Amino acid sequence: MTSSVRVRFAPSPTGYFHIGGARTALFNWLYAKHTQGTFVLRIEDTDTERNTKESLNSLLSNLRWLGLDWDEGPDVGGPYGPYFQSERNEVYQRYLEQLRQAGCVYEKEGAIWLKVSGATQTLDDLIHGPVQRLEEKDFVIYRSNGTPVFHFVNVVDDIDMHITHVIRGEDHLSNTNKHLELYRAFGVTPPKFAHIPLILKTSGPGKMSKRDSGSLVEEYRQKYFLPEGIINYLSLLGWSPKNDREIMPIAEIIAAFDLKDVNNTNARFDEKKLMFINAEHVKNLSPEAFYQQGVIVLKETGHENAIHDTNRLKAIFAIVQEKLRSFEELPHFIEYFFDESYPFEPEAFKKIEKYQPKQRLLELKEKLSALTNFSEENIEACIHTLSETNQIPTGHYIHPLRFAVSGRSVGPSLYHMLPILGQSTVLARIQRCLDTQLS
RNA sequence: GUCCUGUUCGUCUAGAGGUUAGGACAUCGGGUUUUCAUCCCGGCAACAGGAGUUCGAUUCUCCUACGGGACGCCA
Repeated sequence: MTSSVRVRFAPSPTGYFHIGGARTALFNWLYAKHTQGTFVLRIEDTDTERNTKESLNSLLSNLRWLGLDWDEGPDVGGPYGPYFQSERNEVYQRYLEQLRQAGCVYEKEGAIWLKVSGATQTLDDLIHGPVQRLEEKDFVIYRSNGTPVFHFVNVVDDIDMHITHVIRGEDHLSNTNKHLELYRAFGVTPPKFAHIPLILKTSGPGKMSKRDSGSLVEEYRQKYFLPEGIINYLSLLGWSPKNDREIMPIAEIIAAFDLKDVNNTNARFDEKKLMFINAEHVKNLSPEAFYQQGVIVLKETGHENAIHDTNRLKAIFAIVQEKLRSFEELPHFIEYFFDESYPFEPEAFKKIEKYQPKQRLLELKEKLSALTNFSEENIEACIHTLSETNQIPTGHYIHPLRFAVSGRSVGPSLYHMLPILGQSTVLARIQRCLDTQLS
């Protein structure tokens, strides 16, 4: 760490990790990386009724999956731990005692209340500018059951952990006055605040919530989205590098990110754009990275039979990468390379009927079987010759042939996929098509 | 209801006191004499409304409308 910036992400593990939380974590992480500061993860688990172990595991796991690693927090420790609020009671008692000594609190109906100043507080928000508001009523900081409430622990921990910048959702903007009252009571200069705009539902009113479809990080992980794609999309919700750049590697985002460029308007979540950005990242993957991920996806989706021949698989990936939008599509997209009993799709058949497919395939079968070197160039030359000799467009050969060898109307470049399948397989597939579809 | 906050194409955004208001997604159309979910080209599409300041405002100020948030012994 070469700067004194200390930021924190302070989630409450009460459900699955959602996009809004991921975006808040991301902005904190980006700012820490950009300033070479420290990113602290603090778990706000004081609500024993709603916190669950599963939620915590999901949170940590998905944060790591996204690559949002923390410098201090659960599992990694740090100088200001513990990082679970449920384990910090002594700290809170100590700070409460301080307020007692200062005469800032009183007890009423078993709970402990903070006396507010009665003065208008001005918050100099890094994103919204000066915000003035009066906190007029005293509020509870310790419940009658002896446990501290959010506002209190949040401020105490930020003080105790030396947080310099509080980057959180705009839904906390109104809470900040309570926090400012607490800082005043403690006699501590507040950190800088940056309230980032909220993410709204794709359609309809209100902010995005865990209940909305597409709102859980877990969903994208299960669909094999690339973490860097999600990070890239999320970074563009409320922030912009202001140079028309959109598809960026994470290093570029870190270098460009700054709180002063975060805007103050809520953004609507757009899954289509997320898809697009993910697809761009899939295309930009190195062959090695694509292979690694491809193998994982094939294994997890029950296609172990596809991964045995590494060289063949790499050849298939090479002609398929540019066509894929997400790894979720991979297994289905390449299935027929590994299965001689692939189905012939009726919709695909409809598209080739007009080309007199039986005749075309018989011609192709004869010419292709005569090739001594089943190369992409020779296949292409062969089809062109056929086309010229019979005065028939090449498409009339290509479409039925693709249908015959894959059962589909779409797929990777035909000239490139045939050599991978191999001459005998291609001829056998043409024959099967002739026998079962065109007899 | 009270308080806070915001308002550029359908969506994410750039922008400047005087611009043909730019880019991207989506969408529509065309092309790549091989499909397309790739690639290329093109079209459609925005400064919420009203006052004020100003030679001039979409850009600054105010009001209205609309949006979002907060008002718990939840976080």
